[in-house]
Amino acid sequence: MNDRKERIVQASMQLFVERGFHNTSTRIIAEQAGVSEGLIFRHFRSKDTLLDFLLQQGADEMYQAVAEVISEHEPKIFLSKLVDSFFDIPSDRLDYWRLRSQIQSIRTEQEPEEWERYLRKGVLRMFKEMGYSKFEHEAELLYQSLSGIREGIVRGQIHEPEALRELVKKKYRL
Amino acid sequence: MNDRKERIVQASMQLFVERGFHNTSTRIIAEQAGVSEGLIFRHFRSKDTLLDFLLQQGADEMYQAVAEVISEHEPKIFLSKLVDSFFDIPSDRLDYWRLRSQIQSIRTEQEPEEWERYLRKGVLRMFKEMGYSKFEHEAELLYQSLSGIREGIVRGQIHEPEALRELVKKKYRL
DNA sequence: AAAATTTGTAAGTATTTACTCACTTTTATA
DNA sequence: TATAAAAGTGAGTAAATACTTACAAATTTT
Repeated sequence: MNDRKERIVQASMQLFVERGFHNTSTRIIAEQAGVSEGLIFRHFRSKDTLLDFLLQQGADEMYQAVAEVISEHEPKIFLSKLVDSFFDIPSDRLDYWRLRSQIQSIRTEQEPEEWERYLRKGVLRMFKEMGYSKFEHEAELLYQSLSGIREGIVRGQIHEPEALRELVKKKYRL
Repeated sequence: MNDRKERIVQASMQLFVERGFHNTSTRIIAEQAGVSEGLIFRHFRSKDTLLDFLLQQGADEMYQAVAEVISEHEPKIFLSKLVDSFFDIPSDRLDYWRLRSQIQSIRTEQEPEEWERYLRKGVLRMFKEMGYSKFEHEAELLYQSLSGIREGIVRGQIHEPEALRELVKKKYRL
């Protein structure tokens, strides 16, 4: 990607996360990126398009991360990888999650993304294969719990993630 | 509370949740509430003050709800009430949570509120009393999991909350 | 190296924004 | 009932907003 375009992307991601999308002007993005304001609109048609780009970029990365989990067919290993994928968040992906949780409350397109639907289906299948009677609810519970933990990690609220990870795995004998 | 003030409060809560705080103008709030724009600033010094009022109002309610849980000293009953408090969200409090999760990503005052610290301390004590060896992590895990579930409920993502509630209680033999 | 395309800028612009102010109407108080 | 205070209005205003446009520099293609 173009040098200056990349600077716009990074600056806007940082600012959207720190100050909120609607509270971040294109003027200040340009300032932070060290480019002219007009350039933003050359590379991205509008401020909304820029936001879409950031979200898409993050979603693409998630798709890859999820593929790694889904490729596993042994239930216990699948679930172990699943748990890890919620605990191990690369630092550059932290901002994606922060942006996402901010946007979700504004844009009501709360439809889960494709990678998320895949992942949930996978979890469901694994609990079924492991012979859990209420596998649907078990799957939902684990997924939602992990989501809460990820939210906690992203917000820096969890002091000892490793201990928590172990505890989760232990509960499911992973 | 004054009739018209109340209308401003309700309209702004609805709009902030639907469209986001920064994307909601005082003009549109006044329109929705059926009052003049100036009146907003007679009752609340600024748009930010109005937001603070909404958050404080919700926090006050939460404080009461938490008091009900904390007053219980028998660990199992405490935890049962705790779980219920995450699952039973009065419809008028749904918006508070929606607003809160939106604001949290913008205002970085991510310090947990007083009622939340109390509640977490209570959970910790109960797990300790019940003789869990890793009671700190158990408490954190349950709390974070319940937070994730609440987020799911608030977003309308959970299909069978009752089944989920039972499952959670069963896991802790409540 | 000429032509064409892409990348970049600076100075706009129309609209929207949160908020004020001078004023009237309603309500509470003496 | 007279007076004071509170509640309410509507027309402002200065500043900020997302986006445009006319033009220049750099890069690519022919």
